[in-house]
Amino acid sequence: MDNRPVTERRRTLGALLRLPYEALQREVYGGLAARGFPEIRPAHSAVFRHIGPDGARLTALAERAGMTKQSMAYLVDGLEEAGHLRSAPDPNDGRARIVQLTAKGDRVLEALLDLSAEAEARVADRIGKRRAAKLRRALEEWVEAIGAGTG
Amino acid sequence: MDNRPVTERRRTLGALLRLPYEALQREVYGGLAARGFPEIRPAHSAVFRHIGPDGARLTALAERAGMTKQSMAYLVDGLEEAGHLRSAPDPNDGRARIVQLTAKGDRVLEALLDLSAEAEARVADRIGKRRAAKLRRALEEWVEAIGAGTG
DNA sequence: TCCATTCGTCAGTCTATCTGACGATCACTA
DNA sequence: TAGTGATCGTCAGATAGACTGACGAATGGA
Repeated sequence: MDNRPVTERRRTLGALLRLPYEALQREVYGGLAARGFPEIRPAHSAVFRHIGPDGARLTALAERAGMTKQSMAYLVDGLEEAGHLRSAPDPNDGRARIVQLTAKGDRVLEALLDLSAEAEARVADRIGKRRAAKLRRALEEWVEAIGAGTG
Repeated sequence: MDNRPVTERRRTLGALLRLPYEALQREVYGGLAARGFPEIRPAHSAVFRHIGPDGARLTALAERAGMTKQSMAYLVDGLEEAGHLRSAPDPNDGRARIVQLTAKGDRVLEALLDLSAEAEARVADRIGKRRAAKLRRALEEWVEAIGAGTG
């Protein structure tokens, strides 16, 4: 009798996205740790992805990342404590706080982009340059169709 | 000056996997809730994906899912309480417990696969049948190259 | 000048993972 | 066959990362 779990027969598209995604995360955050930033966890990417060179308000970061300001504050506090961010009161709005990358934070962002590019190059090596390019284009079109922000 | 966050210029492959994955999850688990199973959360898929028609030991489930037995026990307990699983002592091993899907659990698994297939069909509608097929093949090859289990 | 809105924080909750320790049981071997 | 080391599942506790609700301070428009 066939007692294999159903998903061994044909993987769902969800699994086909999840498994590479998790592998990619291990590569990128492992690489970040190897480069001297073991404190950076996947959740922190929400900050690095959305902050921009001139910094941003906490609320703006939260909105761009699609999460509550409380959750974003939790991430920002950790990064600030580790010296990746600095924050200062907004001179134009006494309620607000402008969060910015420090030089150390800049290096993390750079490493993050480097490691992502390297990982993508390794994918191209494994499945072929043409196929990898098609994969990227298909995903870009899908994301476009979803109409997603950067999450 | 250009103050856009870096990731608005070119998305990393990670983001290109994550955004569709999250969209897919919303569709699938939203659909599951609409079909009368609002208690099923994404983490539970680790159980449904790996259990198989004859059931499995807790430890086997944990190992297949790549998590600790304590974590798997947490998921299994929730599903058992909700009537999706039943568990019985293993007649061949006094230490072990065999976990199995109930009829209700079978319906969830069926719905999960249905909804995944529907979501995949919608992707094909949006980005084109050919491109969707290429996307699936590229991802399958990538997963193969990783040598991943089903996670 | 008032009042509704917005900004960030405090407090508490929940989910989903982890580690460490442990009693019960099994399976092998001396 | 008795002893012992490995394995099964559970207990207890910690942590990350998200949430909701409430709130004081500051803003800005009527």
